[in-house]
Amino acid sequence: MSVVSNIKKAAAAAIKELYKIEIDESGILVNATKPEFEGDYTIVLFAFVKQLRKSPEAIGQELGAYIINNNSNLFERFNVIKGFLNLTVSTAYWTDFLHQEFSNESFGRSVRKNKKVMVEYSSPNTNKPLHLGHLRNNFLGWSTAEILKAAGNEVIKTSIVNDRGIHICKSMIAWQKHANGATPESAEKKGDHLVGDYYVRFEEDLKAEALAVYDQLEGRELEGFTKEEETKIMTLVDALEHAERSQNKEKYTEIKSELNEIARNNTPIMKEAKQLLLKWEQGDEEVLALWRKMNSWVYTGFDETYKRIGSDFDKTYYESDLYLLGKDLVEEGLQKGVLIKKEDGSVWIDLTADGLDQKLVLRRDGTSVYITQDLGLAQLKYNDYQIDESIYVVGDEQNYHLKVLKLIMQKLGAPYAEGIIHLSYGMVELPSGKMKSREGTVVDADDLVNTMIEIAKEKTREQGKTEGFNETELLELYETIGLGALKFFLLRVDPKKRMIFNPEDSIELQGFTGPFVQYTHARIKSILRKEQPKGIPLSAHLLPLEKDIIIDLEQFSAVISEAADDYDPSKIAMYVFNLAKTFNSFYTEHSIANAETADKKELRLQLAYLTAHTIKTAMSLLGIRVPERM
RNA sequence: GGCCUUGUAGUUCAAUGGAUAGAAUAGAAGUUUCCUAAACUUUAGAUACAGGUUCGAUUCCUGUCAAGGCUACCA
Repeated sequence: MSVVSNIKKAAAAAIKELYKIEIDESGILVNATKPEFEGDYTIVLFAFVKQLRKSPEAIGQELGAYIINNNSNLFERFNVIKGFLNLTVSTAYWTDFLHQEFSNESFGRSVRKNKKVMVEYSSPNTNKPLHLGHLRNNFLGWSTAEILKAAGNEVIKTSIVNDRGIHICKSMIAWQKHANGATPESAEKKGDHLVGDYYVRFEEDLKAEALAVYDQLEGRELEGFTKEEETKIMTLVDALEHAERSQNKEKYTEIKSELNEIARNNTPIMKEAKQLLLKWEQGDEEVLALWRKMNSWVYTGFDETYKRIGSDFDKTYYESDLYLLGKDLVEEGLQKGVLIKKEDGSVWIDLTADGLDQKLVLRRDGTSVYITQDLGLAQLKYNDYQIDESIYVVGDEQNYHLKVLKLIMQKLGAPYAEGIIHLSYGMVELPSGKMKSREGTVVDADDLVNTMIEIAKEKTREQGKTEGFNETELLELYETIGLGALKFFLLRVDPKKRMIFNPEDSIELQGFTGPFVQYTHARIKSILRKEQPKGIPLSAHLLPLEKDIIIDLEQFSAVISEAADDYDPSKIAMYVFNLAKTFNSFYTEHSIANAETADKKELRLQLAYLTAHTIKTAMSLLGIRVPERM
């Protein structure tokens, strides 16, 4: 049990004994003592004042004395300042802890059995390569899964591949028109990039055609439109002209973009793409063959990227297999009266009582929409694995969608509804603004990874500390450092906040970065290569800098639990950075190899040993490797 | 319009309602005959604004301002 929980337990017991009042341990606030006061941990007393009808000072003295007397193995001294009871943990406790744990291979990991959890992440579209946003998603999902494992959960990593839909058809059309049969081999290009090129090509063609159609709309040349569409367009054009005359700029842009959307949807090339999708759904062999071919190119490309960034999955679902799912759930919902069927045959759910709108769950022609599939998929996941929790690592733009999904499931009374959790993360933006694949302002994942590795290489060469490395070892080191910097950068901030990625500043190898932590590890290893701790018991004497490290180390397990409870890898990143910093301060001040006495040397070797191991474990939870030398 | 996020040093990020708001980076000043200076030490610098709740508010509530997202019979 951790020191902090021991303190809470001791305080609760003391209050019960002294005042005959039961206080829940979770209501006791224990903080690290501020450096300007004496002590290791502090109990905040104000919360008890009202209930106990005593001054904070009196409570502190009584509580402190009782706790010390009844836990003499754990605490040495106490003092009370204002409303704060500062406790000093006994040195013997710290040294015993270190001696017991320093060689524990699974230090920090929880042994108890917990829940069965599925983490869904990555979930790419197969019409373009992965970009920076996918990287955040992948790192976050992978790391959260590993953290959950370390906290004692059984975890299934899964990815939903969006391999079907209009976006794929776009790439297919452009490839047919322009590629002259090009393949990844003939073009000497990764398959996902090749397919992505044709997606961009499609958008270019579409843009050009849309311009012409837009002019027609504005000129009210409306051949080929239905009466209904015609009326709508006429109304819009009227409104547009009105907005222009009255110089209502905002309204003008709004209507213009609406008309533009209509224009895009009515271009010949867009109609071709829709036609292709229809053929796909009808099972047209020729279309399916092209679809399979292009998708397989993309998968090969993705696999390469995943392998490089260290992402993996236990189970992959393909949307083409499950886009028809969910209809039976809709039927069930209708029977239960949770869903409503309108006269035109479309099915809706009314969420106005929950502060949301009405939401369509089935089209009037009986076909699925996005949410229908997701209902079906949620059911499928449960059927396949009987999971307690299903975590969706999905961008915050889909907050509404995920909220609706959970609500519908709750209303349907699905046993797994409460376990649906949206791990929502903010978009990654560039200093110039949002990334848009339509406009080609995306940071490509493969490019970025290559750049990071290149920078790591330059920096490492500058440092000139790699004597004796062979070519393979060098390449591995560059990858370890480059990817470490990138992953750490993307994981060190609170997932739910959107972040700005500045290609220049972000690629930093000093300070609060992966390489800083990696460097600390390499330094320790360099010492341990020459000498290992013997494992003999330690005498109870600690310098402040030595104690600081042990205090940090002791918190590792609690930090893992906290990160798991919050689904927040940034907690691990901050922890491991802090640990490295604490160790570095110690390292420059005191010598390990030339310690004052043999006892001191043994203590410091055990300290170094456990620190290195903890750094390695914590970084592995972030998906970051640590080098033996750098 | 409605709903949801987010506003903290020049910049990028911390801080379960608790002591003098922490880091990193950029700035200034230092540390290398001694285990790796990708390090360490010192220094200066911030809670958008206005109210409220209370012993105490960056944190909770209300309003204002600012940034972003969602509000498709697209996925």
